[in-house]
Formats: sequence, structure tokens, C-alpha cells
Amino acid sequence: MATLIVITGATGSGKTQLAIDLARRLRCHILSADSRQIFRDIPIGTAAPTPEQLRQAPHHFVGMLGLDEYYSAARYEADALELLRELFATDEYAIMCGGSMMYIDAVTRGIDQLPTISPEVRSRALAIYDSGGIEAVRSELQRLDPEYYAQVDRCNHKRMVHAIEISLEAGVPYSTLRTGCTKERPFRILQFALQIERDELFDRINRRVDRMIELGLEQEAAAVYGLRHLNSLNTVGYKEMFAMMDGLMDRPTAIARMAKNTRVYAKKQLTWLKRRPETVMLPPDGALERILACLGL
RNA sequence: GGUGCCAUAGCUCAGUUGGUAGAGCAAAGGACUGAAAAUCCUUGUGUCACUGGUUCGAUUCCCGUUGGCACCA
Repeated sequence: MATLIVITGATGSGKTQLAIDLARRLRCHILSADSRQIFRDIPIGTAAPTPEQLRQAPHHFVGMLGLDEYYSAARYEADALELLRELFATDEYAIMCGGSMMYIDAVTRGIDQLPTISPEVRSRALAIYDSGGIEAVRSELQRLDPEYYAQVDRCNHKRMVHAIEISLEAGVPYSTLRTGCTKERPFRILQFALQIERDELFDRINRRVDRMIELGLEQEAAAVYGLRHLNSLNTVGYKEMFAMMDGLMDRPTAIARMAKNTRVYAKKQLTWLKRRPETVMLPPDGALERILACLGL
């Protein structure tokens, strides 16, 4: 039976190598589920698989987009499903590996069908926030979709602006398009997460930040400095490097801030995983064997 | 050895004219359905070094002890 094996976990937990080891064992492909590694030109700061690692197993969704290209969890859902359909024509297994929990959810659970936002609507919605602030966003959302307004986090302008965009684009309230339904997939899904003790994880993250600097993160960031306004670069590591280049903080501060923000990111991933009881938690040692055992191999 | 200063949160420190304490950093918890490494919400975690004294009451004042720092020998 076609099986999608999901390997996730906090950033820095060792997912990448585990996925490669498993892919070699199963002779299958790896689908990266990482909203930042999917972009080209930022491999150091996103800890993307190295050329050497990429050679060890066929990878997808790594370094395939320009930094200025739009992408989303919904596109990932469509692209990944399309690819999986092709792969499962011949392969029994495929591995999805990454830390972008929403991308993983998009494939394992599916997300609702929503209209694509036109540039006009997007700028219209953003203008509400830019000119009237969060209060203007609140009243506009209350007018367009009182039901969603009642449940949304009204301090989160991004969520509300998004709901406004969709309501405007669709012509119906966003809440009427939200189903909350889990989609059925034509393949089995097994989900695993690497679980490392918090102290050890934070140590690894701190060390990895230092290694990124050694590998030339500053030069990598400098090379894309001109594109820093893009969402793809609204990313831990680059944000701090840009702030340093702008003279807003010194180098030691930027590096410390980067490590801190990476730790915060890892913690958010762990929080997300707590709500996913279907995910099997793996101890760092023997993770590969545990997965194989679950597969009956 | 002598004198002085210091000892309060994980760290750096503030403070309490005596009524068991608060900032920054670090940290913890949470939300999440088309930008998600995004965006947003909540939280001060403490034998106030230790012993004894004065006091209704001591983290605060006093004696001593221990540890640290500085200066003098």
C-alpha cells in the first residue's frame, strides 16, 4: 500500500539526515516540507540539505523557487499531491520531511478551497491596515464577516486582513468557506517527530547558528539584501543579519538574537506538535529502526 | 593578617524610611486552515547567602559565619 512517511520535529532536531537515511533504505524520494528551504539562494540560513546530502537521495521542493516568487501552503498541497501521485505509480514509499507544520497539515489533512487573491484586492485590504490601523481592520472585518470576527484573534492584524481579502475576493464571508474538514488521501500516512530534550535541542540550535556564521551566512544575506522586503526573507537569521547591516544592532547582538529567535521558533513547532497526537514521537537514538519497525521492516 | 564594599529570579541589577520584592535579558505556556522560519496572546519563576539578636513583625537594622571583590600589609 502506498505510504507517505512524514518526518518532522523542531528545527535542528536532525530531520534532514534521518530522512536521507530512511530514503536510502527504502529507495524512495524525499519531499521537503519547508517554507523557506524551498527558495533558492538561501541554503545556509535555512539549513537546507547540502549538495552532498541532495546527492544521497532524490529531493523535491528544495531550492526550486526564486525569492520573489509567491508560494503558499495551498500550493504546496496541490504540488505535493501531484508529485505523490506520480511517485506512487512506481514506489511504495515516499518521505515528507520538514518543519513547516502548516505545509505538512496541508497535505496530511488538507486545507479549505479558497479563491486566489488578486493583487488589487490584496492591496485594497492592506491599505485598510496601513491607513486605519488595526481598528479599521476590525470594523471592516466585522462588517464583512461578523461570524469570523467573533472568533478571530482581534489583535492579529494579519489574520484579519487575510479574512478581509478572502471575503472581498469570494464575495461571501470567509467563515462560510471554512469547513474544518479533514480530506481523505489515497495513500496511508504515518507521521513521526524527532524528540530531543529541550536543553540538548537548544544547545544544538546555538551551535548551528555559530556554524551558519562560519559557513558564510553574512555573505549570503548580503547577497540578497536588496530583496529583504520579500516574505521569503522575512525569516529567522536573515532578519537579524539585515538589522545588523542597517546598523540597528552590532554583530554579537545580531547573532545572539538569531539564536534566540531560532529557539522561539523551535518552541512554536513543539507547541504545534502537542496538538498532533497521531504523530509518533521518536527518541534521538534508534529513530530509523523505530520507523522501520512501524513499517514492519 | 587588617580595613572597606558586596551577597535579592537562570544572568545583570534595582528596591523595601522594617509589613516576605521588580526591571532588562534569558525563559515558560498558548493560538494557528492559502505570506506560517509568518502573525498574534498570556506568564515573574525567589528560603532576598547562612546563624543568632532587636522587634508585634527582619530580605531591610545589629553581632557573628561563609563566599566574592578592592585596598593596606
